[in-house]
This record gives sequence, structure tokens and C-alpha cells, in this order.
Amino acid sequence: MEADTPRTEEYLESIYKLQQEHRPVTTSSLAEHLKLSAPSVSEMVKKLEGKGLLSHTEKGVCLTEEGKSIAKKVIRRHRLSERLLTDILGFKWDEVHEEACRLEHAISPEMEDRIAESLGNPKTCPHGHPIPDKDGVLVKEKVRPLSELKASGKGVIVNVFEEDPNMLKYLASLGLIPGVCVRVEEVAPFGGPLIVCVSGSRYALGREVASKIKVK
Amino acid sequence: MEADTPRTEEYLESIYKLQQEHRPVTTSSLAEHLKLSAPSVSEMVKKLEGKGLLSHTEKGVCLTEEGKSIAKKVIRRHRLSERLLTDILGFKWDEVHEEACRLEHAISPEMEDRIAESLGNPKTCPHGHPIPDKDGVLVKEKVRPLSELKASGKGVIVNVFEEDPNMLKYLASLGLIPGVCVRVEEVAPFGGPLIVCVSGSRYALGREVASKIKVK
DNA sequence: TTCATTGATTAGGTATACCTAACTGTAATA
DNA sequence: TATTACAGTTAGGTATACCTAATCAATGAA
Repeated sequence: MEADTPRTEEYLESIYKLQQEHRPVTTSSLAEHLKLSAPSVSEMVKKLEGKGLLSHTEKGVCLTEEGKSIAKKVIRRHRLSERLLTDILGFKWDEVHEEACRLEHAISPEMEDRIAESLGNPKTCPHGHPIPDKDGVLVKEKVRPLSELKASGKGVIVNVFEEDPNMLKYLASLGLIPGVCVRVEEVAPFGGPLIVCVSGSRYALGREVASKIKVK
Repeated sequence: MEADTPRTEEYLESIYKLQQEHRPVTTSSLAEHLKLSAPSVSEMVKKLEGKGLLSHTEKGVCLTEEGKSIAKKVIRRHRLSERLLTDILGFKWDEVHEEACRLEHAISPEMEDRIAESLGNPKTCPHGHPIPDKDGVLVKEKVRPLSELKASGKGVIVNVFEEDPNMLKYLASLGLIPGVCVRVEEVAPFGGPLIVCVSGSRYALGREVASKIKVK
């Protein structure tokens, strides 16, 4: 309810995302994620703790309810922006992240509502991640990484934990986008690639890449 | 060419607009327009002068070609944002100014292009002001204030120099929007109101208000 | 001519958010 | 046990952009 700067939003969003990805939320991981120095993050984290938006213990950084609520609002605006960009303005899914990173701090609640309405209240962003609803309710599907499937295992792509435009372009070129069914033909041993079948075509996919693709 | 902050954009835009409205562009008028203290503006103006974006003489503040070019880009983004808000997201013309003030600093050249394209390269914002093209070319129509018309004079509304939502709502309620034909029935003496006829209805309009409505 | 008004600037200070360099404290290892 | 590694913080400093209070300079009125 206080004056909420773009930077504050940025930090809360990053923390929330790291947490969601089950990655450690330490000042250093945050610094890396935000591309800032450790002391800068340390200082800011202290400030945000003072504002009651998070707590910082030995175990790491943890958002309070208020912090989580703000983070989810920012994520809602981010993902709605991405949908606006793809569905209405014709951007590709690899072109929207950066743009949405700026829009998420510029959009009013009214605009947020209008975008959602105009798009028929979409449930996910173009990368398949759920859009929190107005009250911060976020429906997470039970998924697992494609890399965990065994040979002849099948799954439908739910979302893709990737922001790098080049990687996204690559995935789209193989048809690896949310909603698509993938079958694993073969899993090479010693951490080797997966041979997957997508809409009739066969591709070799690195483990690293496959681990970012979540299926159900 | 340099790193261009939102504040810089804000200043250049304000200067450009004051100039366009033939209002004095002094540090104090700028301070009033931007709702900042005089010394703040004085300081910032000096910085912008140092960056070659404007010159400051006894006659006032004057944008350089580079300053003008940036200002027009910001105005283009502002007006395209307004059109996006009204034409695609369903906002009323009185709801878009504030929102566009934030969006104009968050929009990339790519998004600017996409908006323009999606809207069929609109020539004006919802208030009738011209949208500069990609190269900064801005077509200004020859207009005069409605308040200058004599009794039985007629004109078509080109644009409205007004940002206040309440005033805009009021004007829209009378049908006083760009493209509409207005006839002045009567002009009360001693700076009194104009009696105007708009699409069959008759209204009394204060001079102050009428002066903000530009007709051709 | 002197005074008041207005415009602009100087001086000094604040908040935000970033930085590097140096130090601390803990935990895993040689 | 001593060492190295790493996380985290402290100390000290920067840039941006804002503020109030006080000063200066020109202009028009008493």
C-alpha cells in the first residue's frame, strides 16, 4: 500500500520467480539474476525487509504475504503484457520478454483489466506460464521436465522456462511450444541427448534444453 | 544517441508542447508545467543544455534539432499509446492521458511500429493532435480557436488542447470531439459565453473552454 | 528614485539505487 | 588443524533528480 518503485517490483518479482523454480534465493543468486553487485542487493534486501515485504534469514530470502501479493501483481502485468504483444500486436514469443519487463511497471490496474478483458481472460502467457488472477490466485499445473521422461514416454508441453530469444526461436522452429505433444523415442546414456518426436518430425535435444521444457 | 532517461524525455516533451502552444518556455513555466520547483528545472535545463539537447538564452528555452527529434519521438509514442488504449483496449478519450504518460517511456521502437501498423498508421491521437511519423515529420493543420469565430461562423473540430479528464468528459458529453461540425449561433459580449450548435443541439460554452477547441 | 514583483540561480541538503574494495564468518576440505 | 572458498556485509563513494531557503537581476509602479 506504500509507494512502490519499479525497482522494488523488480526485486520482488525476481525473488518470487527464483522461489518458483526451486532455486536458492540468496542475496548472491538474486544479484546474479538481477545483474547487480552483491552489496547492492544486500542493501536493497534490507530495505525491503524494513518495509515488511520480505524476511531474510540464514535460509535465504523469503517473501511475506504482502511481498508475494505485489510480486504476483507484477507477474500478472508482465504476462498479460506478453499476451497483448503476441495476440494483438503480432510479436513472436521470443520478442516479448524484454518489452514486457518495461511494460509491467507502466501499466495501471485499469489497463491490466482492459488487456485481460480484451484477450478473453487468458490463463497463461505465450510461454505457458499461468497468469495470476486479480486476487493473486495462481493455478499451477503439475508438470515435470521433458528430460525426466523415459524412452517411449509421452507428454504435452505445458510451459517453457526460458527467456533467451535465441533459445525460444530455436524451440519454436522445432515446434516445441505449449500445447504440443512430444514423444521421447530414445534417451542417450551418460547425460546424452533425447531423441524426441514432435508432430511427425524427429529431433535430438540436449538434456539442458529438455529440462526447461515442462510437460504433463 | 546517448542514454536517454525518462526524465529527459519528460522535459523535452514538455518544452516541445509549450512551444507548440505558443506559450513562453521559461524555466518557471516549465517548472509549473512539470510540477517541479524552479531550481530543479533550472538545474536540469543546464544539464540538458550540456548534452546539446536545448539552448537557454534570455528569450527562454529552445530545443536543438536533436532535442526536437527526441521530443517528437516521445510524442509519437504517447499518441500511439493513446490510440492503442482507445481503439484496441476500449478506453474513453478522457482516460488515456495519464496512462500514455507512463507508456511513452516504456515502449520500444519495435512496439511503436507494431502499434502503428496494427492501427493502420493513424494520423492523429484521440484528441485530434497529429502523430509525428517515424522520421519526425509532423503535419500541422491550420486551425484557430473556436472562441475566435463570430456569430454564425462555422468550423470542424480538429483537436482539443485539454488533458483534464473532467473537461474531456464534459466536452464528449456535448459531442465536441474531433471531426464534428460546430456553428456559433451567438457570442455574448464582455467575454461572455458562446452559444454553439452541435449536431442539432444548442449549448452555452465559456470562452476559456472554447479557446481550447481548435477548428478549421 | 526606491520599492515590490517576478524570473532565475546558488548553496546546501535529501532519497534512491547503484558501485568497488575490504572484511567477516561459516563450512567443507586438504 | 589450517586452508580455502564462498556468502554476506560494512565502509565509503557516485550519479540522478529532487527539495527549501536565500540571493541576484531586471522591470515596472509608487
